[in-house]
Amino acid sequence: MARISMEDVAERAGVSITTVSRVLNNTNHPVSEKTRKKVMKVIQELDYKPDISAQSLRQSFNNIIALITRDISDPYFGEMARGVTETANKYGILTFVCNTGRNPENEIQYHELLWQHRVRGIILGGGGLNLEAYKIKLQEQMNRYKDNGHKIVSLAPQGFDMDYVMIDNRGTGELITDYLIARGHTSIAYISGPQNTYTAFDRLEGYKLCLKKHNLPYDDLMIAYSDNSWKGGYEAANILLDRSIKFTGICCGNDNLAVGALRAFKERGLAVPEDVSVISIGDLPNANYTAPPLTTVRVPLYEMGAKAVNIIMSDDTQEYNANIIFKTVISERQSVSNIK
Amino acid sequence: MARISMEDVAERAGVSITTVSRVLNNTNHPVSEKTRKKVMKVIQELDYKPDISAQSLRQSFNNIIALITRDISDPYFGEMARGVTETANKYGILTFVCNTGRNPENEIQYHELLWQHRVRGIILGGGGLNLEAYKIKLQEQMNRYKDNGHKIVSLAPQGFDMDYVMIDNRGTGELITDYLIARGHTSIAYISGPQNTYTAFDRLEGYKLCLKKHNLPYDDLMIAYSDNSWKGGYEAANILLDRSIKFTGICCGNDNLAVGALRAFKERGLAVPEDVSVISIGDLPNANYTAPPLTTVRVPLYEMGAKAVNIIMSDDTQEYNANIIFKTVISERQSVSNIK
DNA sequence: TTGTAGGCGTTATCAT
DNA sequence: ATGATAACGCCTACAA
Repeated sequence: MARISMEDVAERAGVSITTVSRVLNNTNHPVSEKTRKKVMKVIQELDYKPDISAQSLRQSFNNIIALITRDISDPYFGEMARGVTETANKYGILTFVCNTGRNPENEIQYHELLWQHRVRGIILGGGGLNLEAYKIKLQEQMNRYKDNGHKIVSLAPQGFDMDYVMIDNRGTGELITDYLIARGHTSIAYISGPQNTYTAFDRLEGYKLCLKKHNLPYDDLMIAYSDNSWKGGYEAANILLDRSIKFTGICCGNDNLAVGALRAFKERGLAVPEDVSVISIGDLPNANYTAPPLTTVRVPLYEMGAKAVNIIMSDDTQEYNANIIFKTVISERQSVSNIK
Repeated sequence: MARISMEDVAERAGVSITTVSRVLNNTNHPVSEKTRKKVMKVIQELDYKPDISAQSLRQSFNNIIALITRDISDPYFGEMARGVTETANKYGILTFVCNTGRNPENEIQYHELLWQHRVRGIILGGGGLNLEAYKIKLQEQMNRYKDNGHKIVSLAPQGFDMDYVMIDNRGTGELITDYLIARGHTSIAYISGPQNTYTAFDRLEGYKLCLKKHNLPYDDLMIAYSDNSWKGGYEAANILLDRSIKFTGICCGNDNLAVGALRAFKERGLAVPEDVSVISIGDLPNANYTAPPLTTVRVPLYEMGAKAVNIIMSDDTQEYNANIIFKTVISERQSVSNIK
C-alpha cells in the first residue's frame, strides 16, 4: 500500500491533475458537477490525502504551529498546551511542542528549526527573560518571522513590544495581596519566582504596590525567591521560617510554590489557615486537592492558549494586532483565614 | 530578509547547487577543501538553513515525530512528553504533540494527519482501548505506517502485537498489593482506572492475582472504578466508604486517583496512614508534596519517552524489534503503615 | 572534482 | 470546463 498522489487519482478518474487539485481545493475555477463527483469518488476509493510537505513547499506556509514551553511536565504549561493543541486540532493543524527545559539557548535553537519548518505561527508560552543577549537574539527571530508573514503570539510578558494574550500580572499580584489585607492580615510574606522573568517580577511588583497603597511597611526579609517548582516553594518557605520575621499570611507567585510551602508549614507544625494563610496564582487543576484546598487566582491558561491559536489562524489583521488581557478572579477555597 | 535557498548560496559562492548540497550533507562524493571552505563561508554569511518541506518531499520521510497523548495537562503525559521532546531535540527533530482528550475518534483523525505529514515515527502515549472497532481501525493505520517504513512505538499495552517500551503493569499491580500485605494488611480495597483500557485492566489483574497468591478473599465490593483523574479518585473513594465494607489499605491504579482519595479520607476524618494506608502507581513529581507524602511506584515515564525516541531514530532493526520492559520500584514515603 | 538534469507532489498561470 | 506546464527547494543519478 504505497503512497498515492494526485496523479494516481487523476489517472483513475480520467482527468488531469489540475482538475483534481481544483475539486480538492474548491477553487473558484469552474468544474462540472459530473467530473467533480467522479473525482470525489476516486478520492474516496483510493483514500487519497494530499501530501503536506509538497503543499507547504509550493505555498510558503505550513499548517503547523509551534508552542514553546519551559517545562511541559509542569501542569501550568500542560494546561496551556491542552488549549493550544485541542484548538489547533479543530482547524486541522498540528502543533510542535518545543520544550526548552528553561534553557534560553534551547529556545533560540528551536526558533532556527521552526524557521526551517516554515511554521505558520508560534506561541511563546513562557514569560521573557530579562537577559540582554537573549532578548536581542529573540527579537531578531521575531522580526524575521514577521517579515515573512508568520504570526507570533506571546502568553506572557516578553519585555518588548509584541502581540500577546495574557493576564495582568502586576494587577494579579495586587489582587492576592489585597485579598489577605482585606481579611485583616498586615504581615504578609511573599514567595516569588525568578526575578529575571517578567512574569514573576510583575507579580511581585503588584504585591509591593499594594502594600504601599495600604500604607503597610515593605520588608525585604519578607520576600524569598526561588524557581517555580514545588521544591523551590518548599525551600523558600523554610528560608522564610528561619528568618527572624513573623507573618500571618503569605502570597505565592504561583501554585507550585504554594504546594511546596504547604508542606513546609505542615512539617513545622503550622496549621493552614489557622496559623498562616496561603494564597497563590494559577488555580491549576490540583489546587482543589491540596490540604487544605488552595485559595488561588484562576489563570485561564486553556482559554489563553485557544485564543492564541485563533489569532494565528485568523486573517483579520485587526484582531491579530489587538493585545488581549484576560481577567483573573480568585477561586476561594480554604487556605485563607480571617483574622481580627 | 526573504528566505534564501541553495541557489542563492551557490550563486554567491560561484559553484553549482549540487556542490552546495554535497558540502551540506557531507556526502562521500569528493569536494575539494577549497570549495568546501568557500561554500561553508557563504552559508554562514547568508545564514542559510535548508528548507525542511523540500527535504522531506524529496526524501520520503521527515524529521518529525509525533506523540499521542490523552491529556497533556495530566502530569503523567507531561512527564512522558518531556522525555520525548527533549530527546527528540537532541537529534534536532521536532515533536507533534497530539492530544486526543480521550476521544478515540480524535486519535484516528490524528493518524490521518500524521500520515499526510509523513512523520518519521509515532509514539503512542496512552494505553489501548478495548473497543473492537477502534482497535481494528488503529491496527490498519499502524500497518500502513509500517509498510512505508515509519516506526511506531507504544508506551502502554495496546491489545495487539507491536513494538513497545513499557512497564509490567500486571506485575506492578501485584507489587503494590504485595507491599500492603507484607505490612499486615488483609483487607485491601482498590481504585481502578477505566476497565476498557488495558493499562488499568492489567494493574487490577495484578491485584487479584496477588490476593489469590496469598489466599486472601477477593470481593467485588472492594473495587471502585473511575477515570484517571483527581476527581475520579475522590469520588471512587467516597463510593467505597459508603459501602458496607472495611479496609485498612487501598491500592490506587495511579497517583491521581490516590490524590483524590487522600482528600476524601481527610474529609471523612480518616487519617492516612494511621486509619488507612494508601499506595499507588506513578510517582509523579508531586507525590512528594501530598499530605502525607505518597508511597508509590516510580514509573520512569521520562526514560520511557526518551527510549522510544532513540528506537525511532535508530537504524538498528534489531533494537527496534526488541520489546522493552522497564523495571518498577516502590518509592517509600509516608502513606503506608505497618499493622500487626 | 565539478556540474546538469530529473523528479518528489503540489498549486497556479496560462493556454485551449 | 479542462489541461499542459512551470515553479517551490532539495537530492541524486549520471555526465563531463
